[in-house]
Amino acid sequence: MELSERKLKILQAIIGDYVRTAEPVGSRTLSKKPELGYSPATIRNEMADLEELGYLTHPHTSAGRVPSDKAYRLYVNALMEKKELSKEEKNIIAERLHSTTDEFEKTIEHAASVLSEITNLTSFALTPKKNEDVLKFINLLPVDECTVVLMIVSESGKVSNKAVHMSVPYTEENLQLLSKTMTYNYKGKTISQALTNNIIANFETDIVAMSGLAEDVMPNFMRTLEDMLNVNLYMEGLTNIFDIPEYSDLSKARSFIEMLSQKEELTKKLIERDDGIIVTIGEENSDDIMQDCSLITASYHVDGKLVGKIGVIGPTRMKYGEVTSIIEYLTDNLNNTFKLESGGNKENE
Amino acid sequence: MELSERKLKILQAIIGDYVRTAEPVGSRTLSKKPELGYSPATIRNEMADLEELGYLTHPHTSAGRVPSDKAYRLYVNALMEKKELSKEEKNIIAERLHSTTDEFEKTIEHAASVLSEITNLTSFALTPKKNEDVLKFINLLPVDECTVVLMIVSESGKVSNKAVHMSVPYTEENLQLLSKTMTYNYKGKTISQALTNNIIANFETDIVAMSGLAEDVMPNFMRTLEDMLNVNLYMEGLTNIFDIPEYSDLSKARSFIEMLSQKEELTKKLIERDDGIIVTIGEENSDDIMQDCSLITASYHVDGKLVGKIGVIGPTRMKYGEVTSIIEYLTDNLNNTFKLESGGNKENE
DNA sequence: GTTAGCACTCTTTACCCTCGAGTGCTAATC
DNA sequence: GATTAGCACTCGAGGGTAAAGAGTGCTAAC
Repeated sequence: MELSERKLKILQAIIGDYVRTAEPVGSRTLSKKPELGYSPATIRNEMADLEELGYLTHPHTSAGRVPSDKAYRLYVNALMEKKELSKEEKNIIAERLHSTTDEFEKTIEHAASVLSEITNLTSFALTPKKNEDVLKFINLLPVDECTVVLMIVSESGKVSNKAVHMSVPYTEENLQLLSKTMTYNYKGKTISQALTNNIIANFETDIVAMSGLAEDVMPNFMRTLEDMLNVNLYMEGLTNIFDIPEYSDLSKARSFIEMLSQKEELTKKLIERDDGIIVTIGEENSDDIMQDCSLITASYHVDGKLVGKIGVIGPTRMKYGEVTSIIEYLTDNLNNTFKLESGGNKENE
Repeated sequence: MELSERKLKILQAIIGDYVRTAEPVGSRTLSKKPELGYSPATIRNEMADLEELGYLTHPHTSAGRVPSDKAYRLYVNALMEKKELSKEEKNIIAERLHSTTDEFEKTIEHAASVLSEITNLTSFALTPKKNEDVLKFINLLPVDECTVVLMIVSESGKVSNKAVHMSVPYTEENLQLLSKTMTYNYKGKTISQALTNNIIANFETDIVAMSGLAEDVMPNFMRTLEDMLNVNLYMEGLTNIFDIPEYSDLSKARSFIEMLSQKEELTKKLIERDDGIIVTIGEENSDDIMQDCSLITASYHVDGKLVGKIGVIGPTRMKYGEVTSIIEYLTDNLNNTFKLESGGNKENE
């Protein structure tokens, strides 16, 4: 069912109010708004419809309405207005990004920090692998009865080794077969491509026959890739969460912080996200503990090549329009910075 | 005034009880203990004395007594009994440290994580600079009217540059003088030595004459040293704080986490601490926001040379005996690990 | 189709009361 | 003289009740 013009207007007003106040919004409050010249009763009727359609919920009988994830999704897709940043905001961003010396990592760190300050949310940034290295071949070498060495070689000549303890016996034949299959599947892929789940899925169907072997090897393979990728995760404004009424409950704040403390998992989740500005709202997030968070990420580029990620995480009740505008401006700015600065001297080991 | 045997016994009992329960402990509770065969009234008299002497406090009139920082200090110095670790605990530690591949950084990370798990506190670990590099000379080169380049050269041949914007005009003469003074002061010092405050203090008195210059240069110098030092700070069990009754107050938990989020400052604080097992209790911590935390740190060694730090932070009400024993065992274990493993293959860029 | 009116629901807040734990002091006891 | 029993007093935690306030849903009127 298409929503009528009036329903959309009411929904938009509810979202706007709720995002601002964090209080369920009632019919009386809405009818007072000049752009909504209806009586509370009319609005109540519409709200009841919207609730039936799944756009609103009701904390309890005598409370106002609260937008659902579905409502936020509609809002982000269609209703939301992007906010033009004020001159001061633009200045703050530009200044903070360029005040720094020309160290790449520091610039990213500052970007995350300015992002969290302006949005009052928790921000993070993922630095890119400096050169997106491509896998060349994968080898498994027998060491003793229950140990093999996993060797990964990249086009750029980087070699990584890892000893793997096998829980099942193996034959050299099997080992070679697995090496070949892995090489066949991963050769030519970049490390970050190899790290995204979908490739693994395809791959695992290929080698059902020797899955016992693969189960020992694959986790180690993935971990070694992570080490090779060597991205850094910066996080800023972690304690902003305490200013958000939804998290005034200790146990909620706790699980939020607990989630963000798991850096490896978070990193993987961020790497897997598509490029461009991506908004995932509440239950759209695959992760259980993110069910009442929204995540907005964007990718930024260095030398035109695609790579790093930056974004914020906060309650589903967030200023989507404002935050996406800020992130857009910020990533544009980052992209320009890393384009002009032709060969910035990064510190080297 | 020396405390009588009996006062010490009572104080010890109060600390023991309070550490366990987090509740102010009253005279009746104490008199029930078999080792304290006195009536509540007697104990009350002793407690009043101990309060007058500053070892106990009183949340309110009708509450039991709570040990003060001074009491904890006495306890740590004299009363506390080190706890022999159980076999299981030893096993857990050993297993977790050695289960890992032989990557150095991972081992440290695991050490921090096992420490936080066993103590139920927040733990951290500082990895050492791989080789303790010694400063060779410092140079300041004029670039334009308001910019100079700071150059730091170490014995091992590492060179770091940093552009510094000057807020006051300078002459080449002054610049050379400053370079020489800095070189004179820092030559032969290790980077971590140079980073400790006391050296800076000495130094700044030397060059009062051109302090305008130094004020621009020094912060950049310190920051560059930090980059050169390149230690990593690992932190684990941040959310353990939520299990501690003292921090069931949101604003307290917040400031605790806020403090630990400032990684640079924390790192500097840890570097500055003396070696060996160091306990600082509550107000003994210089930092305002640490006034009701205790910090226990220990240093561990690689190849016999001194270097990294590991420790825990928690409320002043902590099991000092147990925690110090655990940290002691853990660092012993680390020291042995890094001694035996003659030339462990660390991942190289 | 819209609105006014009204009964009803539910949460929040304040307030009061009681209970229990613990103290400090004084007087009696060992 | 040190120790203990007794007692009045204080303070906080917990529970229950009542009133206030916000908002709904439904019905009937416009």
